[in-house]
Amino acid sequence: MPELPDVEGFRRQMERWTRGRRVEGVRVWDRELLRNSTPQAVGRLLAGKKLKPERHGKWLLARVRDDHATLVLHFGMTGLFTWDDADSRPHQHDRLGLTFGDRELRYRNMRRFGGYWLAHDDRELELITGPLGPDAFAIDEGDLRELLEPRRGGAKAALMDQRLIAGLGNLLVDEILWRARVNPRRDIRRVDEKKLYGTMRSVLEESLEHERVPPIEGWLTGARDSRDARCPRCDSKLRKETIAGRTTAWCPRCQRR
DNA sequence: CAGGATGTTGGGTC
DNA sequence: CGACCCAACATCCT
Repeated sequence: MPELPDVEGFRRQMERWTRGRRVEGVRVWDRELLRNSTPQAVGRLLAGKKLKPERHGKWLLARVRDDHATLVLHFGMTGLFTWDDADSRPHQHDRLGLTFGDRELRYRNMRRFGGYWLAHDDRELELITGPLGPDAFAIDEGDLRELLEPRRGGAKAALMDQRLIAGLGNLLVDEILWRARVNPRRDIRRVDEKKLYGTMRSVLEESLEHERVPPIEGWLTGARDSRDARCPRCDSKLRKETIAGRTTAWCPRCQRR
């Protein structure tokens, strides 16, 4: 699941569920996914604190109120949150629980990519996330132009690069390129930046409403996984190849190089 | 059984 | 240094 819209959905959930409440307990069910600290240290740092969830790209940053610390979460490919009775039996893939009274925010992650970290300040936070470009939903058209200006190589690889722009993943990038009619291998310098920006905004705005890249009619994402996958615009057979290391779907008719 | 899955990193190569 | 490629990570599903 987790690309920018999914993680924004998780951020909203966390906000809605925990707003005004203080962490009472921390339960680390998967010691290995706590990547840089100990359960005791996390417990000590979070106990009695309120959390303010922020998002940068695909990273969820749970800021600890009245402290400089942050609980950092990455959802990998299979992460999500649940909000359960604290005394219910955790799911097999629940890796972390934050209790708030009789309820518990649970971080679940089946494949165990990603994980969670404790950052004591923003310097540590940057070491954890690595270099990130600005959030894809926060930039304006001029920002995008400046970011892409020095970049060369394929359009897909450029948009996927979190150091350049944070938050766009495989489905989003394919969706944006398909809507903008840009071949994923097209040199980024030959892409109409204005059109790319407008398309990115639309795809992000609509995806944010669904809190995911919606696999619905009229979207590439709604077509790409079917057996005889066809372009929702022109009905050509979609192509699939590995580009920039990921399975890429595009329409050979709409998206010329 | 083989292959693939919405993510990131680290190692090479050119 | 930048761009590209690949393998690896862990687990489940088709």
